[in-house]
Amino acid sequence: MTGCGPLLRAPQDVPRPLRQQVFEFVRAKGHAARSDITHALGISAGSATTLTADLISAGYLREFERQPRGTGRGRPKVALEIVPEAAHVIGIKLAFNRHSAVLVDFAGNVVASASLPSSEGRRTMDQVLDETEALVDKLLKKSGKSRSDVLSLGIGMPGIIDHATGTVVWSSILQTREENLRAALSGRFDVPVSLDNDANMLTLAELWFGEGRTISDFAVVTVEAGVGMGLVLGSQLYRGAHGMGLELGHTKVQLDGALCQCGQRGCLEAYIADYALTREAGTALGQGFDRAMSHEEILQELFDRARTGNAAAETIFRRAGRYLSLGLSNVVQLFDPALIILSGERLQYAQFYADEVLDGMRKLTLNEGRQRCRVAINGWDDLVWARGASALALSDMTDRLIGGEARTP
Amino acid sequence: MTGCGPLLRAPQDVPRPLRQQVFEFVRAKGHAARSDITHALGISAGSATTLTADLISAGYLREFERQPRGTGRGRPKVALEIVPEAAHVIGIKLAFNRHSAVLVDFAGNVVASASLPSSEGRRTMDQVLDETEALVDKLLKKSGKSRSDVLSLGIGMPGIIDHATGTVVWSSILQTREENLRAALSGRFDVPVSLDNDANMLTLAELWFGEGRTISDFAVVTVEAGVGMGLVLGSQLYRGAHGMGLELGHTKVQLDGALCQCGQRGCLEAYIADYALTREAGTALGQGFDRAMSHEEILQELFDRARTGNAAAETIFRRAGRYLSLGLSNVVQLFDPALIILSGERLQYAQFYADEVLDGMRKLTLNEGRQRCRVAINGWDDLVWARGASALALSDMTDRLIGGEARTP
DNA sequence: GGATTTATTTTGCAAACTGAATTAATGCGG
DNA sequence: CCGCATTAATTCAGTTTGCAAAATAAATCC
Repeated sequence: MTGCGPLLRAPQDVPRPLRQQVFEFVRAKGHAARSDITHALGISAGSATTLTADLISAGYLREFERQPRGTGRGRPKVALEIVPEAAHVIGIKLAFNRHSAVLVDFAGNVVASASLPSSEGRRTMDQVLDETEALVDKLLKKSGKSRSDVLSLGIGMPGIIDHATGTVVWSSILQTREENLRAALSGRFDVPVSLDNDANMLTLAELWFGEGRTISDFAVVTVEAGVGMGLVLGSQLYRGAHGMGLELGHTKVQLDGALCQCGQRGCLEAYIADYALTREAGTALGQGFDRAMSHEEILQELFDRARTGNAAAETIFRRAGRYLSLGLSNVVQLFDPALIILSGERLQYAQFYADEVLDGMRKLTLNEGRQRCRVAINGWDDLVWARGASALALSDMTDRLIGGEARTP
Repeated sequence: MTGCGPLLRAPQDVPRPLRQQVFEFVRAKGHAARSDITHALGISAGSATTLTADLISAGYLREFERQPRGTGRGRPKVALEIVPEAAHVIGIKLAFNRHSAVLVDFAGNVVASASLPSSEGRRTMDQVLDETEALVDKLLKKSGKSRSDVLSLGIGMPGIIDHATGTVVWSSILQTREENLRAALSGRFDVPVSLDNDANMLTLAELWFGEGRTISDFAVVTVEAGVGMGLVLGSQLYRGAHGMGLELGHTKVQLDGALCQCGQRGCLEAYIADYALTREAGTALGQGFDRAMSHEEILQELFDRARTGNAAAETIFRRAGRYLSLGLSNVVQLFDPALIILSGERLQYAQFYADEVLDGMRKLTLNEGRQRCRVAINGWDDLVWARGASALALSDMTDRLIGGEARTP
């Protein structure tokens, strides 16, 4: 017998310092009194006093004037809050033809935002670095901050990104492969940089700022040019064993099915992505169809026609909807999440058949069990992605500042 | 601003006691010296001495005679080991027509095993309880132990099981629904009982005794009468938000596809489960086909024919293989596990086309990233399930005995 | 104004660990 | 066979961490 049981240390066995837990609790709540901390974290009142005093003297927390007091007797609580000015981070989303960024304070408030059109298509590393730098400078100018105010950078971009190493294995906006963008950016800005793919950014945005905040297990599905997915398990972003993204778009929904851009057949994406819809646009649009139009224009045209009763156009969207239902039902069946959040630009076209998609999904899911999986459709605001990236930077900075040895100076 | 960041406490913020970590480390390693503990757990040598002394005096650990010593100078380590006799648990697998059980000691060694044919099909709660009791008694008699030696019971069975509450929502071997089998069994045997579905048992077996021990993220796929899946994420069994099983068998591989037993169309199971294969057996077998044969007999016959060159029979297996590839590729695409373990009785038929299945899976998976997902095919030994159940009981008992307040008496 | 109630701070105190010094057990080189 | 180097384990004094309980503070209720 050589023993039994898992041989790796479970993550729970390396606990986060209480100090950091207190800080994160206050940040999550917005305001929290010491007694709230006591109850929520299960620590004694004395410890709450000590820990908060420590954080206050370090300049990370401060007392917030007496709480409004509605009901209740007894001494009123004194709410604490994050000192927003204590630190700032930037979250950036790099995209096909436009980059966007937010400057966020220590409490997670957006202080300023900016965006910049960029060169299109695949560019060199230097271009990416230059574009990022230009965007950051614009953002800083707008907010009146300087580079030295920024303590961490979070970046999201399309492609296959290895978060752990900061490597861009492959990206639709980069000419070269296997580039260590994190190291390069970190060098340019002289701050720590975190990198991840865009679907994970959106997922983080939901976990930090959206509906996902109160849910421990949920999935985010994005329908954009491609179909992406992010997963939160146990209140943490799940990154898979190899740290690459989760490719819902390339799960197969049909053996030997439609040809996908990736070269394989039957991918979900081959049925619901832009090019899958526009592929059939010629047939549906007839003379209204112009080969010179961009994917987006064609889509818009198709959508308008569908809405005004063009049966052929409608059936294109309807089929895409059915396949989306199928893809979602597979996610439910495999993960049993409490919630699926649908997001992404293309969902605007889905709005008029959204009910059908959800219905279809439910019909394709076993519901022997009790609760069904809830589905939410979220507005896709371009800043959301950058905010997600800021969450990445924020948590990185928190670990460093509060979690690290850094004590009261 | 109402704060940002997840509002739920992450599981890591409720750490396991060091004492328990030490114990589990020794159990995982089989033998470990105090200095090994020091390094692995990152604690000081002094703590290792104290903690182990505590566990030794409580009767859970003991010194194992000097380690064989290969190389090295210096004072030799003194290996520690679990005291196997300190406690015993039973793991049970309830199945369609035969139940099996193992008696396991504190170190995870199988002390005795037993199995008992059972009534077939759906039975009443009382029948299940009686059958379980008979099996336990047989096992105890065989091992010379008494009921009071058993400190915990782990049970795995097919169906939809809510682990958290111990409820059998639905099972193919139970007539009624929503039965709290855990409470009932706990009452009969007067020990804590843990309950889970059979795919999770198999997954636990891999995590505790098999290849999964050294891997933090992996999936186990079982092909039996149905297709099941279990998932380990972060070295822990993932149970989903609603605590029900993960239903790979009912993910859809084709829109409006073949009819499944569950009433829906296009389920993976409808292409690779027993009844999916036997459905076409008549055509393939011709006069060799007898309507009176059981599913298993038909399968065996089909398999023999396929192996001896019957093209029709072969194509049946081959198609099933292709769909299995597809299902597996979807798992890889969605989870990015480091390893997939294939198991289950029906995999014996897959052996002769296993390479094709793996090949197919690889062809259906994006491999832009680096490492591919490894796939292992594991022998399906009937006892494995019961051992998995014993792991459930073992970890429950460990939490209770070592993790609980229970100190040296 | 005093009783009551709730929040926070203060104050020992106990447990949990660490680090350094010490003791223990062994191989190696002469 | 005897030190010496080397690694393992124990001891013990000292920190750190966090708790419990008492003390203090600030409000409401009557």
